[in-house]
Amino acid sequence: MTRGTARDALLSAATALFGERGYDRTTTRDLADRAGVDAALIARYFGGKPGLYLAALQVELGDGTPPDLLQPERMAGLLGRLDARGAGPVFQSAVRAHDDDAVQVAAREALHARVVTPLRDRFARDGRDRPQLRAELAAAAFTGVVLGRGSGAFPALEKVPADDLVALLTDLLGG
Amino acid sequence: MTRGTARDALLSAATALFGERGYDRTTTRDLADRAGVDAALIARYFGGKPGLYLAALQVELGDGTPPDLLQPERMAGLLGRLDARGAGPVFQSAVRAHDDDAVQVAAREALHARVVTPLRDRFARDGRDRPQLRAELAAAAFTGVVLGRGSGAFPALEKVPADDLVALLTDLLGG
DNA sequence: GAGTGATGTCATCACTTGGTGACTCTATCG
DNA sequence: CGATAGAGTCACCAAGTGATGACATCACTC
Repeated sequence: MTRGTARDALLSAATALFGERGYDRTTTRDLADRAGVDAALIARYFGGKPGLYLAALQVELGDGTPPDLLQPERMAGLLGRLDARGAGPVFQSAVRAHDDDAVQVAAREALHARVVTPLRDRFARDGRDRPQLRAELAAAAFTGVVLGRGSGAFPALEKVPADDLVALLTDLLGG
Repeated sequence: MTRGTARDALLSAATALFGERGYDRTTTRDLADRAGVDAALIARYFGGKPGLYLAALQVELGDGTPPDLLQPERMAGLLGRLDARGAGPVFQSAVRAHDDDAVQVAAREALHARVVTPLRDRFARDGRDRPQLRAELAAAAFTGVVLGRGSGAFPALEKVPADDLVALLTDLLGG
């Protein structure tokens, strides 16, 4: 390992592994192995496993508020990333609490900022009733589909191409 | 603890705790404490933690094929039970793999038998295209909503009364 | 080239978890 | 009574996990 890159290697490994397996199922040793680095460096550089996750999340959130899910390009882009890299702690936080509180809170906030709030604003603009509830309902349903697509429990759902799924989901969530 | 009831106590504790926390997050010591029993008895009576889960699942599955989710009474009944007792490994299997393979397989099978297949049959009867895919999509979306309702990530979704939710979901999944 | 601080390595700790085997206790039967 | 089998208790193990602190090594400055 070249000198001084352990920090970056850990951040990359964190993005990849937390995305694939979620937070709880990723161990510090897994992260260190993937990064090609000693596990003790996680504590040194990030204070511990939660700190590493939070730092990796910050890296990923850079851009401002994204468009809402009902815009097909947004949905397609998101589905593509999720299929490629796994859903990760952000979506998993919608469905099950994480071991670490700070991680859980950060993941929830990211989910709201990037999925729920844009949807709520759209529903409100369109004059739908109970826009917050509808946005949360749509986000929860979307989460179920996204996670279900990677869980092995739904063969047909896993086989369907991403663009077919975009059409089905836009229809489902927009109605 | 009265003599000879440890087995039953463990089965009750298993139904309750696996329902509340899911399989992975329930430890054998939790189960034994809840049952008021020594943890070693799990191994003696059920061969181990997976065996206890499978036995508890058998107890719960007794009845035959239930009606499909789009029948409001079925949806209301299911939501009521899930709100009261937690979603449990069956729904969690839709969204994330369990540690134990046998548990994962059994939970998936229960999910298909009790949710996916009835929906698929209904969609097929109604002449919808791709009934299997639509059934899996609806089951995954429903799972997201059910788990999201208990995750703490969706305040509005958690506050909405069950009957309102039945209407919203029937509308969402039936369209 | 000696000192200094950042960087990386290693052995090890404390704790959790599922599991095992030897033991005790009790009830029943001869 | 005394033997036996079933039920329950207890101490312990092995693996895995996150974390820590002592030590080594390198880059850079004076």
